[in-house]
Amino acid sequence: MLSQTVEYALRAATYLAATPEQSRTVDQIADATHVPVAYLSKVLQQLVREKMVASRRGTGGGFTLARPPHKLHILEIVQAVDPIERITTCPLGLAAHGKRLCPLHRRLDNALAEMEKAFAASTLAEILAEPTKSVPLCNFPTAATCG
Amino acid sequence: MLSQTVEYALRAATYLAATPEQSRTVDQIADATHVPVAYLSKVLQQLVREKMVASRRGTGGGFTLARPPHKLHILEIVQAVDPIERITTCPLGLAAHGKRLCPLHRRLDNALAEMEKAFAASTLAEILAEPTKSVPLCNFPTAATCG
DNA sequence: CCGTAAACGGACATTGACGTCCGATTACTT
DNA sequence: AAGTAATCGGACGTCAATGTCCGTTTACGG
Repeated sequence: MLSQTVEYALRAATYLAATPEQSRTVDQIADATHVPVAYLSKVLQQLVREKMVASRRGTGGGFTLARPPHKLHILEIVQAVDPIERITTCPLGLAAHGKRLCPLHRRLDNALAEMEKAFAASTLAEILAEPTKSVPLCNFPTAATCG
Repeated sequence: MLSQTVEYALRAATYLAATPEQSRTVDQIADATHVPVAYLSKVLQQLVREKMVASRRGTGGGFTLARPPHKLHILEIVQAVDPIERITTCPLGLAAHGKRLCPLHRRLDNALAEMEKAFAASTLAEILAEPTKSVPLCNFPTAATCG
């Protein structure tokens, strides 16, 4: 349902959001989020292209959030990496149906709209601020790890 | 987001629901729903295994809904064919987090729960009963086709 | 200016979703 | 009994998502 890539992107973004300003290398992020390093690198590059993450090469380089955590919704990250495709026209390809969806596809699209809404409602800051016994992800620099 | 297979299964089920009792062959269903015949055959077999569709071989055979349309939710069909996998434990694989999800995954799972809810709320009968200018799918036996 | 630390980019490997093909099986009709 | 109409099941083909590898580029520090 939700792709691995989305899961990875969100973990990385959440990790970065936990210590904004702080620059983190792919290896650090991969360790903390349990994502395959090489693949994570690709995912981060996507986020860089979409201007949500900033990168610096060379010694002391790494990745940082390009915006403060309260200005980054989950939805944006999802859309950057594996967009939710709304149903805008009849998937049967019949132009005759025009823009009006049949009851089946209307319901499917409504469900997708709910998803978007749910994702748009949370910012990274909000996720980190939530009082809970389970720190977002694990092995967070700010957290006493798990357990 | 939603797999092709789900899309196909729902089209087929909706088509069958439009004329309950009526037995339909794969070819008929494929024509009406614009789904690749051979693949549709596989999808229907999944629905048969899950007891949502009944099949008969040989002359005059084909597929029918195994239940009246008002007793088949969209959700059941989705689950039969490409289940929505709820997040029940920390995807990072750390047992220490136990059953409690971190704020990030709690939100993701909530979104999935919304999906389930949306899908559970519609039966095939309801979809067919909805007054609309766009008949479900197209080329329906009961419909004056599209346009 | 050289070595080292990092991201970047492209090529390749693997796997599962999607799709095709065809023989085997079941059932109806004459 | 033979022919025909249909599903069933397994083997295979294709492609995009996922994941790996490595050389190239950029930047910092001595």
